[in-house]
Amino acid sequence: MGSMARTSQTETAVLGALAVMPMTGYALRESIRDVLGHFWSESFGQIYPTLSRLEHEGLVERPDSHRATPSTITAAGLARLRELLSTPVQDAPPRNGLMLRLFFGRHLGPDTCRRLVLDARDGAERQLAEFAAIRSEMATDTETSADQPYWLLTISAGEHAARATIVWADEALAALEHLGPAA
Amino acid sequence: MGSMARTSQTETAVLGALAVMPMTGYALRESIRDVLGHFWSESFGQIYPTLSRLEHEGLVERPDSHRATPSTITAAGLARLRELLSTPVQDAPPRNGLMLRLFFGRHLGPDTCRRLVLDARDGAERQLAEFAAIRSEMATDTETSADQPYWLLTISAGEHAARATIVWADEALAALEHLGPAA
DNA sequence: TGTCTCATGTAATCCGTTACATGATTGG
DNA sequence: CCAATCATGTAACGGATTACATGAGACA
Repeated sequence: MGSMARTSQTETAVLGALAVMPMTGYALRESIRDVLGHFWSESFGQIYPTLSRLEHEGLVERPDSHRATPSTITAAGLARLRELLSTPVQDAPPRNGLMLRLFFGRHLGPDTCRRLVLDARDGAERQLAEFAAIRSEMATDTETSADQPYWLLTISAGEHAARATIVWADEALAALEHLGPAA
Repeated sequence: MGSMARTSQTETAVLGALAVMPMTGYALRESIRDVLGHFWSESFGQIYPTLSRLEHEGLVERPDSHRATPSTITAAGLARLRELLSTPVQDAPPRNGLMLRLFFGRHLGPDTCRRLVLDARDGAERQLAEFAAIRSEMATDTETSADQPYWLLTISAGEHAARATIVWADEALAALEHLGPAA
């Protein structure tokens, strides 16, 4: 088992999105932001080079290069996608700015910490609303794709996480009340 | 307002840790891994250069440089820490490898997806055990520091997130059962 | 005609990890 | 004395963002 982990996950995201439908690089970026936005992100600086590389390797095709033509995934591309998806999950090292601040919250004082927690709570609430919107959008969609059950899995994960954040935030706010105005 | 966001959060983590107690760079890395591990990480390649820079700016002091001496935070360092902590929270763009794979799970099949979800569930379970260990360790500690209430906030956040993952995983596993062995 | 959105790309840069090189201290 | 751990640093590299440059098409 030699070198089998050097692949960027950008490739996975791009191939996966193109497996849903052919798209231009621009549309790729938009749909990754709008659809995968709560758990993934890609920038133009990643997408375009990746796209040319994939085309060069015959994993995607663009009939009329240089023109604004959508790229289509090839059979080889689909095979590659399955390969990439089977790769062990690689998590980025954790870097949670909110928790970093709260951990050293003594130097910040309870009031500022409350503010931070409240902001996090608001964010989670907003996310829940977004998920609800996506769900209802999905429900009105007449055509049910074979992808749907899997997409729902990720939405559900987002909802659980957001609800957990809200519950935690309320507990945290209560705990911070007990600390008095300044440490 | 002008340029007020170019600071790496590494500085915050290092100053914050040194505000708890003086440490060598090596000990810094260990304690960041062990204590902040579930929401933060730093590598030697970040810590040592940061430490020299901080010393150069008079924010930390090391009495006997070049010797294995712990660095101590100065009054200026404490002021700087408060400043850094007040900085708006900057989240890294989301990149969740598990969700990426599940979203395109159709190409992977329900069985492999079940495996992924189960692994995530195990991870969450293991985290919960770690949190319990930390809590009991804290309880046996006779001296109660003023930091404790804030540290508990972050532990609680981790626990809520882990429990949410477990609940989600069980629902996801049930949903995946309904999909039959292969798509 | 002028502006907005769609579209493609490149270059500079930042942040951070990994691997490497080196050595002191400690305990068996 | 040898191995493991503690300790400090640097260099190479990689991945990703941001900003910049450019241009086509739509539409008002």
